Amino acid sequence: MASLGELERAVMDQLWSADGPVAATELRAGLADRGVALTTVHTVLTRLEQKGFVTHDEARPRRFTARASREDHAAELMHEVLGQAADRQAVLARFVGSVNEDEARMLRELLARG
Amino acid sequence: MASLGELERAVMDQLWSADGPVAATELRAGLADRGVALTTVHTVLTRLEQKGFVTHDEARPRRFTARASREDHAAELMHEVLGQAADRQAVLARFVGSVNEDEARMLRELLARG
DNA sequence: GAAACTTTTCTACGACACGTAGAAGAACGT
DNA sequence: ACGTTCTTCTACGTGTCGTAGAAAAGTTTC
Repeated sequence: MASLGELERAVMDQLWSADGPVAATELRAGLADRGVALTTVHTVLTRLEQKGFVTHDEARPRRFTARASREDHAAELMHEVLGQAADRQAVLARFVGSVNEDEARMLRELLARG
Repeated sequence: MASLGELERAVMDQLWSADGPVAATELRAGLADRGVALTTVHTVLTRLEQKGFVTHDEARPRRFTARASREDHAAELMHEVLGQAADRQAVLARFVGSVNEDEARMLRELLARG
């Protein structure tokens, strides 16, 4: 999976936090601390679309949407990392060993259901 | 965590597959398909050391070792991805939903022990 | 509907990471 | 000491990413 630069990540965070589609101007407002130009936001959005993370509609201030939710994205990354390993059991063992009690409980419950 | 380029990854794969410390010449031999120069291997090793993935001893053909095992590395990556998420439960839910039956069984067993 | 304003697209540049390796210096074997 | 091997230093080309100006296209307002 393609990875994200810092600004790209910040834009994705906005899209993920947003409730629905977001216009470039709004995204820029949310990045006010960085003081980036609107064209910069557009460039980043174009690149994010090329990478398959974002789509836009045809309305005329274009409105942008993240293709996958933040959680889906994270889970995909985790699965991708696991998938690349030859010895998955070993990876899972270390992973399970590194999660805290809360997370372990969540995992047990989730696994019990499926 | 710093990420790996393609050649860096190939070198790490060799180190991970190796049984013990490995000299630069051996690594180069294992990359014969790429036909890289020995100095290239050294450059990459230096960069991998800077990133903290590799160490070398003081013997005189230097011998290089991966700091973490392949599995540790993968598990660390997974944990890092999970750690960045706000809603871990949601991420775990999607992750669990994406693993196959074998992996789910492994997870159940591992969780039962801990 | 023409002027003023906003949005989108095109193009580009600097910084940095990475693949790549030559040249020069250091160490080693015999 | 001499040739061989290994290590370090330096550097270049390419690609990605942050950054944004200029120009084109579209929208709003009077």
